[in-house]
Amino acid sequence: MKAARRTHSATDPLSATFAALADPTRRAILARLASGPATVKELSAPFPMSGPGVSKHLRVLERAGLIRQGRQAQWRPCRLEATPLKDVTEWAEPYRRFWDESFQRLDTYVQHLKEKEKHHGHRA
Amino acid sequence: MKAARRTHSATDPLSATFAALADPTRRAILARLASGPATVKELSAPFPMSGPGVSKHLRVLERAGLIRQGRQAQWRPCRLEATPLKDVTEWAEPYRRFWDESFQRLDTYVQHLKEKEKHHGHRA
DNA sequence: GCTGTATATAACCATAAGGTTATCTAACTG
DNA sequence: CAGTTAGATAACCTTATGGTTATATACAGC
Repeated sequence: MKAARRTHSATDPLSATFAALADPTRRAILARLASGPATVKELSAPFPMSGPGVSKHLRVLERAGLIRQGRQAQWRPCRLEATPLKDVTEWAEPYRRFWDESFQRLDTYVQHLKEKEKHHGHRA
Repeated sequence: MKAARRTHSATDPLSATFAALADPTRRAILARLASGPATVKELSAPFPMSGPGVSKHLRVLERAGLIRQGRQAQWRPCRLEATPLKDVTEWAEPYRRFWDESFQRLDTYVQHLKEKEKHHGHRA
C-alpha cells in the first residue's frame, strides 16, 4: 500500500519565525521597522519589487507574529513585534557553549572535575 | 516588455541558516548533535522518516554550515558546527531592546537624559 | 459623485522544499 | 566472493514560496 502523504501545513510557531527570517527582504523590513512604524508604501520604497510582492512578505511576517498592522484611513501602518525574536534567541541559547570561548573553557573544567571524581571513586 | 524573472538561487548565508532552522526535524537533529557526534542511522532513529529523507535534511544543514560530516569506514559521523548559530544571535541582538524589559527602561532613561539636555541647552 | 491614492486579493507561473521508492556505492564480515 | 550494512543519489510527486499582472476595495479631496 502507498504511504500516507502528510499535508505539510500546520507549522509550529518557531518554524514559522525561522522561515519568515529566511529572506533578506523580510529581514530588511524588520530592520526598517526597528526605527519606528511605517506604512506599506514606505516599506516597499527600498525594494525593486511590486506592491503585492511586499504585501505578501508582510503577510508572512504577520503570520509569524513579527509585525502587526493597524489601520488609519487608507494606510495600514506596520509595527515591529519582537517576541518571536526573543523565542529565537532563547532557542539558540543552549548552543552558546559550542561557539563561546569562555563557555568552552568552563566545559573543559567541568569535564576535568568529572574525570577526577571517576578516578578517585565516590559514593552517590 | 515582460519583467525579468530573477532566478531564485544564490541565497546569502544568513538566509540559508534561517531556512535550515525552519524545520522541526532539522532542529531536533541539531539538538541530538549537541550531546555529541552521531552517525546518520542514529540520527534518523527518532523519526518516522525514510533514510533518504534524513539524508536530505543533513544536506541542508551541511550547506548551511550547521553540521560537518566525516567518514570512518561505512559511517559518516556528523558533528555540530555552531558558528552560524552565533551569527543568528548576533543578528537578533540589536532587536533585544524591543523585548527586554531592562533594555526598555534603559531606553527610557537615555531618552530622558536627551530631553533634559535639549531643554537646558549645551555645547558639543 | 468622481478621481486619485494606498493597499489587499486573485490568478497565474517558475522554482524550491520535503517527502517518497528504487537504485547505486563502499566497506565490513563470513 | 557473497551477503549485509551504511549511506548517498536519482527520479518522481505534491505543496510551498516568491514573484508577477490585473482587479477590487476603502478612504480622502475636490
